[in-house]
Amino acid sequence: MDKKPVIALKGRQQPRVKIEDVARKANVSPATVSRVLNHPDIVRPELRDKVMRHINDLAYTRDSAARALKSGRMRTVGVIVPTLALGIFAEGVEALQNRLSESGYTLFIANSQYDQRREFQELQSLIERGIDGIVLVGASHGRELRSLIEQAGVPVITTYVAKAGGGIPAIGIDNESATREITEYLLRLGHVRFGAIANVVAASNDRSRARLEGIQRALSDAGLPLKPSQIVKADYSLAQGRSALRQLLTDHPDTTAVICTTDTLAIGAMAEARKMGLAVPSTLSITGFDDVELAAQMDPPLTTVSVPAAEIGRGAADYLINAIAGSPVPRSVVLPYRLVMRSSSAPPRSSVRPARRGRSRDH
Amino acid sequence: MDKKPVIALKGRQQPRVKIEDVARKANVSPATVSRVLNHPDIVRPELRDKVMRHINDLAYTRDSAARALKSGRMRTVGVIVPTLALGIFAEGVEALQNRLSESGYTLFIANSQYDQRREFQELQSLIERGIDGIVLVGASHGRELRSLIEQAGVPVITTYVAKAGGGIPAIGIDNESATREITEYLLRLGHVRFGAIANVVAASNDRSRARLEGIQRALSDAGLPLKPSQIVKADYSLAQGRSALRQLLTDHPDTTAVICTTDTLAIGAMAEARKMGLAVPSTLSITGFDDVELAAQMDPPLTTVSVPAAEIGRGAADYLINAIAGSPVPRSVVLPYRLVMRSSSAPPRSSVRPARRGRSRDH
DNA sequence: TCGATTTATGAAATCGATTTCAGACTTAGG
DNA sequence: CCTAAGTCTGAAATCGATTTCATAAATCGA
Repeated sequence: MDKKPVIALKGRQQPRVKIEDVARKANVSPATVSRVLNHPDIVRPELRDKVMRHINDLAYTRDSAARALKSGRMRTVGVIVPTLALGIFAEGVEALQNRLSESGYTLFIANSQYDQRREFQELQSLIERGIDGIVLVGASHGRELRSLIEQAGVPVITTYVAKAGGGIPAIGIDNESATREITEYLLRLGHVRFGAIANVVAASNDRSRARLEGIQRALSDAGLPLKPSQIVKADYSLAQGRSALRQLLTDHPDTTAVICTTDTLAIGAMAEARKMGLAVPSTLSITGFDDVELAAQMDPPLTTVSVPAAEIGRGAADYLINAIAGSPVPRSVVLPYRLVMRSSSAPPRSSVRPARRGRSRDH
Repeated sequence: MDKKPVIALKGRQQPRVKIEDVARKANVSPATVSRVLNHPDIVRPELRDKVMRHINDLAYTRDSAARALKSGRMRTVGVIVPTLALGIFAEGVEALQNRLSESGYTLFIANSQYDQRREFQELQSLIERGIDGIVLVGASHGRELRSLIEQAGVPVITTYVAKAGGGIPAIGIDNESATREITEYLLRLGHVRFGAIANVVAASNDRSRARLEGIQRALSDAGLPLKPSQIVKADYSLAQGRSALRQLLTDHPDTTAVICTTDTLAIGAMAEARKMGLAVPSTLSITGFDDVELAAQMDPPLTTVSVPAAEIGRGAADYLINAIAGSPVPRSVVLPYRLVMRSSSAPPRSSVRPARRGRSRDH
């Protein structure tokens, strides 16, 4: 921690330029300056231009605290994600911020590390900051949190899920249905011995839980319910994907298809399969979820589910902007996911092809 | 875009509880309530407890706009990153937010998409919001932006670089020195025919430019200056890494070592090398920069430079917290990077080992 | 040309919390 | 028992922009 010579910060800022200063310079009242900024159309053009010149000359910017105090609106939205380390959340936040920025909103960001207590605290802090709207991730939030939101009377939307409890609107995909489809696809290919790797360790990760349920349901429906030992629970990391695959194949060496609830786990599993000398997909089919950038570049490219993160972010922004303005808003928006069949999945080596059905694509 | 029935948002929030309401309930003056909240120690304990009870009963939270207006401090910091899609920035932002949150600060986030104009606009918007401090990335910022900062009198710190112009303090690593070291390491292994893949398309990406310069300088010093055709300029993406490698090997089929300015490009290059049937590292050595999670899991694992993103984020937070408080702060902090030698790099197939030198490790 | 409208501007109240200043009350000392 | 010092508390000013209300100027019709 190589520290260069320590200095004290130079003199504090000069007194801020106030609306009154501009008014005096321009020989008008503060009210007029305010009008020039907020309702330019009701000020005589020549006067407006004059005032504008002085505003620029003095590099005046209004004090948003004073503004917020008077108007009751902060023009600020907050988002709390579990973590930014996941590209899928980072992408959503980026899209959210871009859309908000276009509408003059600024975005507060916080992360919960999948911890509901932390999520609650961060939300509390954001609400104290007077945010006009809030974006959450997922459907599992404590009662406490919901009543805090209700009490504050702030519009909320929850993201990455198709529906949330407690009358909270949602925008996202139907995670369970997506894994159900991908599982059915593998069944159609002829697989009968499955394994699942799911990051369901964090209590608040309802997305992954829904994904796991989709797998289980599809297999139960097919008369091939998963035994507990066929499900390896993991945290979120590549390394865990590796060890999970190893464990799975130790317990069930004859597995032909492994369904992972995230691409990261799937990529870890593929790395481990390679190391173990198992050919993907001829010996082992592996699927992921999220369609991260790398998925398409793997060797073989990874079969996965593409999540429209940017659309989710934009949609959340639009929802809040409307809700804040008092416009009517949809209760929930279910976005289509996309099954991306690549070559990490194939029929098992020597399978008797079952009765075929057609299709499978967009949801 | 499957829309559910549209509804209007329920009745707007009940009138906010004010400090005066609490005061009335507790039979004290607003001043006392304020003191209970801000200087609890100067209020008689029993009275303080009584007021506290009423504060809780009414679930009073102070209006931060009013508070900020009077006190002139928002307890808010802003950060502008080029993009959140890069794990390295997401990680830094996350660490930044965590540290700020511990100190009662809230974080505004914005992204510039590597566009200086956008960066300026976002900064302007943040300054209007009254932020107490600002975190930027990299050293290339327009004069305009610097004077805006100066005028606003807001403490700034720039990140991921070792030094920034214009008296702006920095916290980060010496990018040029890092690639110089990695190039020298490849030279010591015996390589003489080099190629570089650099994401220097975005005008404001000074990090990558510094990295490229490090490569060039090391090779010039070794008497092997790169010809323009040995440098492929790319954008930031895996696919570009692939096509860049293909182009490089078309022009210079005898290349034995390819140095990339980011892991993403290197991973793309490795994927392409595999596809072209080139063995890494025996035929071709490839190196990256950033040490993303995947780097260690590649086959073969990628030689790269590890950037302490979390430390940078934390350090930036600490810097601003101190600067805002008026405490003395270091002008700049250079953090150590770490060369991570993995097996994507090795001596060229049939090289005459040159005179050996020792070491190479931490900076 | 004069009154009736319309339009543009300014004076002043307002948003809610903080803090200075002064006064009320308590305690200690003589 | 009375004054002096010390503690607490309340009244009121303040932060800076917005907006209502009123007034002055401009426009129009008769």
